[in-house]
Amino acid sequence: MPTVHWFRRDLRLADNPALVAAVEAARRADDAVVPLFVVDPGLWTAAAGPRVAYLARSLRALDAALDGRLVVRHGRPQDVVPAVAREVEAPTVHVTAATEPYGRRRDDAVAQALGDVPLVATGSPYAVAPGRLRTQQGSPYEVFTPFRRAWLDHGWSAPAPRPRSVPWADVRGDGVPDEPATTVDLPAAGEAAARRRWATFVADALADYDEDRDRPDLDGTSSMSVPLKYGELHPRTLLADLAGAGSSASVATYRSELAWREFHADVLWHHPDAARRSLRTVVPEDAWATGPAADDAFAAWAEGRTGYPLVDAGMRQLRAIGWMHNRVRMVTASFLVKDLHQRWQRGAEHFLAWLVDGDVPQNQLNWQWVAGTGRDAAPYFRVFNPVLQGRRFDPDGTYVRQWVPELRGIPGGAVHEPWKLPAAAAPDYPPRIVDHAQARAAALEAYGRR
DNA sequence: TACTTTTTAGG
DNA sequence: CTAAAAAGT
Repeated sequence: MPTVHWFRRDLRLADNPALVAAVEAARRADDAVVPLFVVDPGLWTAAAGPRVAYLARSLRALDAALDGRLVVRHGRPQDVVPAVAREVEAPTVHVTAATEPYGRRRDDAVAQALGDVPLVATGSPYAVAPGRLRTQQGSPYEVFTPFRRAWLDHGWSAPAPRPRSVPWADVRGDGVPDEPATTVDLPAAGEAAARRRWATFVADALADYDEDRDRPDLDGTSSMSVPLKYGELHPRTLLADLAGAGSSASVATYRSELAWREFHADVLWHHPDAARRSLRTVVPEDAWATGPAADDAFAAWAEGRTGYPLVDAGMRQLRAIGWMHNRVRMVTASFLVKDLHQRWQRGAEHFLAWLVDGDVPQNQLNWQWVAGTGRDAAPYFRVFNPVLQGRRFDPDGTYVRQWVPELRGIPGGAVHEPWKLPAAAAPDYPPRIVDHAQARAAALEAYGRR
């Protein structure tokens, strides 16, 4: 009687406690493990975006690591998981615990449909499970810094060993679905590729992370958002490697970035509606721009033709490779909310549609942070100046020229203010759609009468 | 994880 | 007068 391991947000074999539990149960029963992946209906549609294309690639890599035995079935989990369990007469089904509230409800439905077969949820996609940490008063953490302190004090378990010589069951599936067409140039997918990228980062860039992570013109970040989103790597693995990398400022900063990720998961766990609604109202509803002019401005932002080089470079990088440097995500998001006066939800939706690492907790709560609507957010009056940010973090203009071909003829940091140059310098680059100083003043005025 | 304006220190 | 620090948005 083989046990079932249901892969969900854990497309990996290493450091996977739920898989370890499934393998142990199978060994006790002297039987095999069924590696199951459920394709939700509606995921592979005509509108499938770069995330689904990447998921298909990652599934293909997982299938290869399993010698072609990955069992992919289409349908709702509450239908598919019990069907497979009945088919192979599994005594238990193992899965990594859900984190989002909607995930927990789905698990309830699966557990109920399984009847007598237990659904064993082991571990979490996070180093510390969302909802675990509480203040001394027993309330959820609302502020990052005390959360991080508690998170560091709490600690986490060591990486789980990768199961060796697993007897994978030979069960027929529907096969890994075809990769939907996408214009996005996707990164290499799969657990092995993620491990290689991480090892390269630790060896080459971690020492300078504190200094270089805000520089979109350098390869100073780890690009782990994608593997973390799909569970190709577990944050515990990264934390264990960081512990072995000393105690420099760079290591502490990287660990702190992981803490932000866990904080956002924790906040969403406690406030499920934060995925859609502002946690705080900072400006009156009637202050947001709406109508055809706002729609035009949004399109200019989304397509990277605002006339602000750093904003346009970021938005074009997003469309080209499904990823944007974090510093530029903050600048472009600030521009939509505080220069174009549009609700963060609209921008978050666009990011989710294009980002390969698009993750509801991270995307929505980082947008709330920029918009100033989060619990522990940047104050609304903290407005990013796209020119100053460009001069500071892309001093030679390399990043802008990489993504905005119309500006390639302008050398150095002057590329951040093309309007100060003769019109012939960049004839094809669009003029500014708003004046930043005026737009900023208008945003602060709206904030003042909230 | 901003930026601008005002105030103050220092030569 | 300049630059740094502080205050305010």
